[in-house]
Amino acid sequence: MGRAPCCDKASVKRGPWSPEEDEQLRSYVQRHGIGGNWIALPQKAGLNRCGKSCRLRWLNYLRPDIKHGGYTEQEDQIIWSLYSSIGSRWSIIASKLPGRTDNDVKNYWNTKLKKKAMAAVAATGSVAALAAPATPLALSPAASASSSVTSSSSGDVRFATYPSQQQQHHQQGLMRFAAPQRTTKQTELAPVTELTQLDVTGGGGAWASSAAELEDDVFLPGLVGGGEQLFPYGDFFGGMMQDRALELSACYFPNMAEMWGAAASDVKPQGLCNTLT
DNA sequence: AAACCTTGCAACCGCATTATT
DNA sequence: GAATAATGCGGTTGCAAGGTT
Repeated sequence: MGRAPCCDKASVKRGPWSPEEDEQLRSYVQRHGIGGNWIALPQKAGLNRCGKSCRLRWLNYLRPDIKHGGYTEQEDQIIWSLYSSIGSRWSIIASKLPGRTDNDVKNYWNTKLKKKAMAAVAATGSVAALAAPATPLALSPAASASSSVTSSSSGDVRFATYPSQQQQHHQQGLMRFAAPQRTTKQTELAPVTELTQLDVTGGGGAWASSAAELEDDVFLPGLVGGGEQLFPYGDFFGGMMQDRALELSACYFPNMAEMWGAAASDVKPQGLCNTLT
């Protein structure tokens, strides 16, 4: 089925927003709200913009509770741990960082945090420096109860060491079983009906479905490029993940089944562990 | 001083999902 | 239930600003 464009690209303004446009949009939304219809909003607000563009501008820039820049170490750790756990689900990750948008978190990861992780690896041969906070974090009892995370039987995620038949040595891997499918592009993914093993050495997105797809990720191959030299057993997803990132992930998603549910349905769980926020 | 390179980030694009008719 | 419209998301691009040669 074809799809009509959301607006006539030839007749609407594109590119950077002017301060006047920002003010127009801001004042309109503050007076009337978005009214549940972004497509109609530009006309009502007197803006010669695509509704989609207005929505993006509001959500990523004009919203009053937006924070820009100045990421804290804690935020770094949260992004890092959640990225390691659920991959590039930026909206979910951003939902755990008050005031941050998915676009902002994504940009921050791509431009800074990824390099920070690489630098940590280059300097120490490990990501432990990134994983270990300068000051201890106050984790909730739920977060500390990692045993409940690793022992649930369905909709679960865990990190483990397992033997690689191809390479004849142990690798750290992300295992996911009986979990809901990713909602986007799910036609590209085989249904997860049983224990699924993903080779982190190959690239390590939790959602990768093939070796070719794994190779697309430029971060993890670089990060794990040293193989066992850089990441002997338990150093990367084993050491860092089990000790810190998984704990952090568990804090934000104490019920891992809920996390997978959120990943699958885009329902953002509220009221989970807030001790890091 | 000019040219080139790198970085950061706003904005766009295409697709999947959800809601509505 | 099908068709269509609207929304949300993740990947990518374009460009300005700053840095380097």
